Amino acid sequence: MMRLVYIATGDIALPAFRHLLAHGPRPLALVTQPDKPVGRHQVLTPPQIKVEALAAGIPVHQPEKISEVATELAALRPDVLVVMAYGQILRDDILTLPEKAIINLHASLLPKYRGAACIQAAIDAGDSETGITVMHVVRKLDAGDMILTKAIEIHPDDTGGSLHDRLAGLAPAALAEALANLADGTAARIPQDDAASSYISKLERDHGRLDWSQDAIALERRIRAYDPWPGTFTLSTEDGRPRRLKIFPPVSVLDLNLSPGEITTADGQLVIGCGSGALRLETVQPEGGRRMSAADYLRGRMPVMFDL
RNA sequence: CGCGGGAUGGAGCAGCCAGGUAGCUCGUCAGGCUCAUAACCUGAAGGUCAGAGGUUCAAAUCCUCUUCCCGCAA
Repeated sequence: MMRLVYIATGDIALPAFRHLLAHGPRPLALVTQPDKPVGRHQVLTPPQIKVEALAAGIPVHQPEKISEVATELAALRPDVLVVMAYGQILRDDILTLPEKAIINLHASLLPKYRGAACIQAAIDAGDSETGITVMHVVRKLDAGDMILTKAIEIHPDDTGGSLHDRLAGLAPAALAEALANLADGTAARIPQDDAASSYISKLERDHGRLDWSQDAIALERRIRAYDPWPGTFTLSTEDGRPRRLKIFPPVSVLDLNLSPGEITTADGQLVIGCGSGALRLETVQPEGGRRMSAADYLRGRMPVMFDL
């Protein structure tokens, strides 16, 4: 049986991890990020994968820097390191550690969308498909030779969240196949075309601010792509100070001519003009308030314009 | 004690700063108009103004405390 160590933090890595627990090879250890304070009350919260590993009796390491546990990992004499949504750059001391290979499951069809926000990027770009790539880990981020890819269709109503879950569900099969290929020596080694590559940097909350001078079609995609993280919002001025208004999918693209940021509320609908076309919003959340329907939002308010 | 917004009939809000009759847009119910309607007209029900204490002749409104919701930040 292959000796394997799993290195992961994000929930996208859960299905593949559970698959290993159920069907093997059983991970010798899990390396994951330290518990982080989460939410308004800063409650120290462990990654879900840590919880499940402990429940299954798998040893868990949570170093600030993974190099701190390089020696302990080496002592396990792993054949393979499997990395997925871990959140730290791996250096040579880790890359050279396994006997056979260190592989990464990445949620895009490489070489497109190397980096962190690859799922959102595929929806945002309007791609019709994305997938999971299993590749070797090298020093350069997400640039190693590919072993295999599994593609899935992106649905017109997919959000970052729904696509995340479907890609997570795709990972167990991709991992199992790659491990089998590595074990019997049939694993492919497909170099990435660096010229066709693109890099997506990490998303911050402020990246979700919508620019109403963009096309309605692009904005609709962004609203889906960024749900639930980092979310999208616009600013409206109330009481002389800017307020956030979060915007949630679904939104509908309309063929209407309005100025960018201009609001029309005919028939109780909330419609915003864009650079080209317009968007009808269904669900919003004003700063300080709960999430509500656009119709509820309009009752008792008279928004005129959203800031560009 | 990180910063800030909020709690007012079923929904969303105004009223608070300069205390004195509970208001708006909807929804609900009843009736009317109409071939008909989610449209229009008339009427009605529905609120201990988050909770507790304080000031006052009088508190949704001013003061103190508590609970809950939310946006940031991390």
